[in-house]
Amino acid sequence: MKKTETRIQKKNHSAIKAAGLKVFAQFGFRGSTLDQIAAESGLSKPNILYYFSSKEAIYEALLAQLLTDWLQPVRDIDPAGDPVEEILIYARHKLKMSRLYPRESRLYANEIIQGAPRIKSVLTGELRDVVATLAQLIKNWSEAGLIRVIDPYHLIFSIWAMTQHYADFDVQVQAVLGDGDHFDDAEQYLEDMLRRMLTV
Amino acid sequence: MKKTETRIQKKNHSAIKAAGLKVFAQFGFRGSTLDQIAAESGLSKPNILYYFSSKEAIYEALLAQLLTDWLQPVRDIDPAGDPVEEILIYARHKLKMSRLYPRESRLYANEIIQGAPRIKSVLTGELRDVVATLAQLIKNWSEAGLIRVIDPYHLIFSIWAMTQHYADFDVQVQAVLGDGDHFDDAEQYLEDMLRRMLTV
DNA sequence: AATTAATTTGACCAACTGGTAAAACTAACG
DNA sequence: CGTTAGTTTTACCAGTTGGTCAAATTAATT
Repeated sequence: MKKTETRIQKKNHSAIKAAGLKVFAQFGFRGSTLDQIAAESGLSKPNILYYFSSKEAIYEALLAQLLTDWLQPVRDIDPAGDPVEEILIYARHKLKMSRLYPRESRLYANEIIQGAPRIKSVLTGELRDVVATLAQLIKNWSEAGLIRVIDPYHLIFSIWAMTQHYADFDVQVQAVLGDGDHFDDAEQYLEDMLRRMLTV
Repeated sequence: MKKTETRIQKKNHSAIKAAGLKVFAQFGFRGSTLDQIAAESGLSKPNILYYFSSKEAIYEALLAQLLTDWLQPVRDIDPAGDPVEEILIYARHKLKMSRLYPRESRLYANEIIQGAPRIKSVLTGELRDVVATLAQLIKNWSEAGLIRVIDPYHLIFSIWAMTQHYADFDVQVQAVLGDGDHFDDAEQYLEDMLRRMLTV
């Protein structure tokens, strides 16, 4: 379909998305301007609109990519694997995404806090289904005696909350703990917490 | 100092702050406009600027109030009380704030995600100190064998992350769990989690 | 009621906003 | 090398933005 992408197109599309991510993640959709994205990307404003039809188009391209990347690891959880290990692998993966892609996390946080006006249908559709499947799997594991009986939904929320916290509230974490990388400690804490919660 | 506050002043100040909270919490500082706040408060734009010198002044008044309300319960933790109970009381209080004042939570989240440009000094000052004191207290409790040995900072972060999650990501929670109040379940989960983490 | 102080409004402004149109320029290809 | 397709720029626009100012209105005080 989109085989016909010039080398210049490829370069500029990704330059614009990179700049958009930076700006949108910090200021949200309404607080961001095309001029900022233009300055950040090194392209002129009309040139940006040559590659994306509108400010909203850039934002939605970013969101779409994000949702794909975030839902996949949930689907990758193996029902046949060791329950505690599977959940730990997922939690570690999520934390690693916060470490490596904090801006993506902030972009998503901004969208959700705003009331998710552009992705509400995804939340009540795809996300809801994927989470329901995972919750059922966890419930099965509980009933099979492989993990402790636990509310699967709030378990999932707690993983999301804690992992994303280190990306979204990075400034606060740095203010409290001092500058530096605290993800290793966070991982240790998270792992300890999950083992305690899941082990019978 | 400000004893001389008319009944009209009192009414309009709080009307503006209420409107500002609503708007800022949803769109962040840069994404919000005085026109929105004017419409929401029922006052005209110039009239708003008669009570607050600028858009920023409204925002900062809200943030200042917020920080006070949030730090106090940390200070209220009683070193002489039962450790697990004291931490649980604080966590429950924090969750209740998320339930009753989700907009305040979102306003704060917006500010932090943005990089906390207007309150960074508070974070590295007052907040940091208050948290350091609490962390030391928790460490003392650990060493006295009253609670399990645990990283106090990440324990605090996990409480913040989970409680605020239910306010900030409310749309997502509702999308996954269905509309309704899920704070009671959240409280039960949180309490269970903290007991498991703290009990020797 | 008269005077003063407090409040509200309407008209306005310069800077910024997302977006457009056409011309100018550059790369690719036969 | 010429032609065409792809790219970038310049100039521009209408609507919105935070904020000002003086005039008009309303409330409080004597």
